[in-house]
Amino acid sequence: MKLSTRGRYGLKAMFDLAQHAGEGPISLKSIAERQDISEHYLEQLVSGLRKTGLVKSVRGAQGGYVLGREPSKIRVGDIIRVLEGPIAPVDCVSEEDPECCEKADYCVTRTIWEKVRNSISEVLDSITLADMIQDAAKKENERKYYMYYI
Amino acid sequence: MKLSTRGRYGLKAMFDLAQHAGEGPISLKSIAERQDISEHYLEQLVSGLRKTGLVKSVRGAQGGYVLGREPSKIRVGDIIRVLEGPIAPVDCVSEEDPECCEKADYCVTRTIWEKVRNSISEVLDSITLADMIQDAAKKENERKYYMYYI
DNA sequence: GGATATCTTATTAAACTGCTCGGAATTTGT
DNA sequence: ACAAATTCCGAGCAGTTTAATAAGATATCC
Repeated sequence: MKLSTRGRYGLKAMFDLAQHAGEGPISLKSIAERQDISEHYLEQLVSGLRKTGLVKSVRGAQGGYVLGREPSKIRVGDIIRVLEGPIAPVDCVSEEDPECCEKADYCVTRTIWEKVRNSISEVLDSITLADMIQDAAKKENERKYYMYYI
Repeated sequence: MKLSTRGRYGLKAMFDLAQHAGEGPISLKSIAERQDISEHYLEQLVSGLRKTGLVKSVRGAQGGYVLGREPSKIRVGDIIRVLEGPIAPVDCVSEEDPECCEKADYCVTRTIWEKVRNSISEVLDSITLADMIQDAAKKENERKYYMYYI
């Protein structure tokens, strides 16, 4: 039940883009440095994000990437689905075209995996990049407050 | 974010044992046949379940396995943790000895994975083998009711 | 034209998955 | 005592996936 680096790195990259929203195109190189990810590997991940419109690219010198829409309109679930595929602890409860066995109708374990899938989707779809930015600001504030009392 | 066959097969096997609770030791061979799993492979999975006390073994002819405690006292989460390891979408939020990076304190993506982990644990720990038996009986009843009206 | 980027495809080493195989140890029934 | 049934244990292995790396083509700015 592990997420691969695709989802992890991809979300970090998207969060990085959200933090720099409005600053023009952000190069993969700078993202890779800040988030400590291989630039070439990141290219592959971002390729998928571009094809689904979650980011837009600007080619050439001073080029880079910008978010495809407002941070508040991009859910973490949107990103994870692009990078990791449809959310599904097992294939027979996949969000899209599930490959079911013939026992699916009365399979008791299957209903469990459905519940797991739903709870994961619910969490990931309840958080947007805007929420993450807000959360980061809050954490930063708490840190400052803590420092003040030392 | 996929479960391996270890967790899937293991849960099926435990459910099978629960369905035959009170009938004495159940052989792996019969479980493997009913659940359509390789017997040798199942051996490996059950080995872990035995070591943690979720099942007890009876060696020799007419031997087999029985549940280590009442079905109502065995949660799905207990089984999955034995077979798949601690629940954690990423290592830094593992239920036991998480391997954190130095940014863990203020990492925004980490809090997301924590929420995912908690929601998964909550689902898996809210369902016991007894619940599954009850669910199966309910499904069977519905099927009969449906047949009656045809 | 040169520097800076994004794109695209191919290759790869290592790890993981899902088994299979062989055999030892233990118990039951004849 | 012996055969059959069964759990136990460890090794091996083919295929897939992961996480990169590499090399170059293409586009844009200055």
